Amino acid sequence: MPKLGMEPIRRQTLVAATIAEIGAAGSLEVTMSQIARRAGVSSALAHHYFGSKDKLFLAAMRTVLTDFGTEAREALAGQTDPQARLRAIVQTCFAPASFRPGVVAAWLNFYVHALNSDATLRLLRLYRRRLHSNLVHDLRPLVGAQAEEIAETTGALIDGLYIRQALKSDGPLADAAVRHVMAYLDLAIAAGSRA
Amino acid sequence: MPKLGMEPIRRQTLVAATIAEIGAAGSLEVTMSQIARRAGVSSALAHHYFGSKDKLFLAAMRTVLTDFGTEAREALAGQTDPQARLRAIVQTCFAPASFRPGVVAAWLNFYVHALNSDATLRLLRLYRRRLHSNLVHDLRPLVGAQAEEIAETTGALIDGLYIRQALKSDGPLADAAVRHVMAYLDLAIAAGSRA
DNA sequence: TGTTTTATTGATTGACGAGTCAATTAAGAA
DNA sequence: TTCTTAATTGACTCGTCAATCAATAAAACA
Repeated sequence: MPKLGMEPIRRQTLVAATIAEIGAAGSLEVTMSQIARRAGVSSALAHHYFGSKDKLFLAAMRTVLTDFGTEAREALAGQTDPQARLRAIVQTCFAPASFRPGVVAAWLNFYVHALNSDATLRLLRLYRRRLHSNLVHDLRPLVGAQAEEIAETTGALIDGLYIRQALKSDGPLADAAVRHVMAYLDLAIAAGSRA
Repeated sequence: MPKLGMEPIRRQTLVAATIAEIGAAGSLEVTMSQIARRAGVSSALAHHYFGSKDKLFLAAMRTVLTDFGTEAREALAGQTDPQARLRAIVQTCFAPASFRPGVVAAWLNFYVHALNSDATLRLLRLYRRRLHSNLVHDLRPLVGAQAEEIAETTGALIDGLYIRQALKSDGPLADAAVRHVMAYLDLAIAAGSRA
């Protein structure tokens, strides 16, 4: 019983189902059928709209990154004080929307998948560049030339906390993660402004 | 033409081939045949000695971790000054033997695989506990109660630098990685001893 | 010498899964 | 009403791959 204008709805549903399924499985080894079943459609339809599993995965990753970007932009809106902005960036990284077990697991799997897929790698680099330049932008007034180095370390630290979160059995430790990163930033900024 | 006492040799060869193949593929989606071919034997032999693909993967991971542990022990032998020991630990993490693209890729894939395999997860936790307690042991005399927290952050930072290394296109940036971690440790120790 | 044990493989099985396709349904256009 | 077009699926094809097995070859042993 075809209702018209289904395409965008189906795409969204399928992408959401993909993320959920990957998150639940903890692996990219999920079948189109599983994903389609979770989305409540046939596997043929998933192929119809996305063409291939790879393209569906790519769309899913794009969504994860876009969601994150949106959230970051909102958190930064209006903030002008560099320290406050830095805190907002870090908090966004560990905000519930992105820092749920399922999403983290999916994220991690995409991260590894970038070893094999140029398109995925490009997407990932894009996100990383954005985070990096945000950090540098707000670090510069505080520590000058050291901004690059500190941003680099901060980025790596955030990635590390993510990967650890994925393997944590107990609940989300977002607060602890934010504390770790902010503690590092405070140290680095104090040392940087003293110099 | 069976020569006796082949078992340990075949096991070693197959494990090495597994790591190499996973590293080259950047994924756990490698077939037993590929691995066996690289090892110069039939896939049936791989099954004969390891029973299943999962068990072979597990053995490979065990080897990666064991190699790392050995190297760490050697680097620490004789060192008594806490600062020097900390540096030795960090350097080991990024030493050529463990920090080659292939090995890092394999490591990363095992890391993610721990989401699905309890046995893998246990192995990983073991390694992590060891690194953590090594760090704490040498941080304690320098910063007292803050040792736990700093060790935690250091561990996450190392993981983050690993995951980033895996996706770096250019050559190994071991020196830069060591610098990042040591810079953080110097900051944290200075602040900790001041307190 | 014949028998057992270890090493080894080619061929086969059985399952599973991506992608294709022809067929069906209904909404809108002519 | 008739035609076109979007939505949707069940059934099918074609590969691939883990795992098994029966067979072979050569040590060691009796």
